[in-house]
Amino acid sequence: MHTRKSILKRAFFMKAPVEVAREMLGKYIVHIDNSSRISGMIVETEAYTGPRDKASHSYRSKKTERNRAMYLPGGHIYIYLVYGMYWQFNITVGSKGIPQCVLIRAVEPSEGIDKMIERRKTKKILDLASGPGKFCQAFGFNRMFYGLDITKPELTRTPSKVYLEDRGEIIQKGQISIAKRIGIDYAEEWADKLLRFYIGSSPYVSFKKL
DNA sequence: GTACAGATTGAG
DNA sequence: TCAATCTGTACT
Repeated sequence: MHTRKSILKRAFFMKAPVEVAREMLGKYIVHIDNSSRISGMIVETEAYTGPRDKASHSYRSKKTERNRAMYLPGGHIYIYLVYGMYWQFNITVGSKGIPQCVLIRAVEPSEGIDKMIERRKTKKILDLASGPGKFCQAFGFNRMFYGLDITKPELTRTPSKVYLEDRGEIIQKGQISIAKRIGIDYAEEWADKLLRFYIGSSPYVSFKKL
C-alpha cells in the first residue's frame, strides 16, 4: 500500500489545543538545514490552553517579550529558554490573538540520528529526544526559530526549514495515554488537569510511568 | 537595582 | 539530591 507524505497545513493547527495535541502524536517533525536532514515521530505532547490556564505563560492574557509568539495564528513556533539552559519547542494553536500552544515533549528519532548523537553527546537512542530539552538539543532548535511559520517552509528565508509531516501513521485512540503535565506543580487546580498525551507503548517518551 | 522561581537535565 | 544559568516578576 502506498502512503503519500504531506506537510501539515494551517487548518491542522486551527483547532483546540487538546485536539491538536492528540493529533500531533504519530506525526513527524522535520528539520532541514544546509548540512543535515533530521526527523522523528512525535510521541509525547502537552496542551497549554490559554488565558485561563494557570500553567500557561499566557495566563491572564499576559504578554511579554518572551511570549509574544503565542499570539500568532496556529502553526507558528513559540520557543523559549527554561532554567537558563534548555529550550522548549511549542507550536501555536488556534486563531491569531488567542494565546494557546502545544509543547513537544518527546520524539522517536528517525532520520539524522548521527547528527543527534553528535549534538546530544550520547549514543543512547532512547536519550536523544526523550524530553523537551533533549529534543530541542538533538534537533538544533534555539532562539533562531522563534516565531517561524511551520506551515510554509518553502517561504522560510532562513537556511533552515521546519515543518510537520503526515507519513500515514495511524495512532488509534486506545494507544494514547493521558496524564498530568510535567513541572507545573505551581499551577494549583490546573496542575491536575489531564493535558499530557503520549503513545503508551513508546519507549521514547520522557517518563516511563505515570 | 536585588532576589527568586521556573513547561529540565545529567552528574553524584 | 543538587547545581547549571537566562528571563520575567516582585519587590527594595
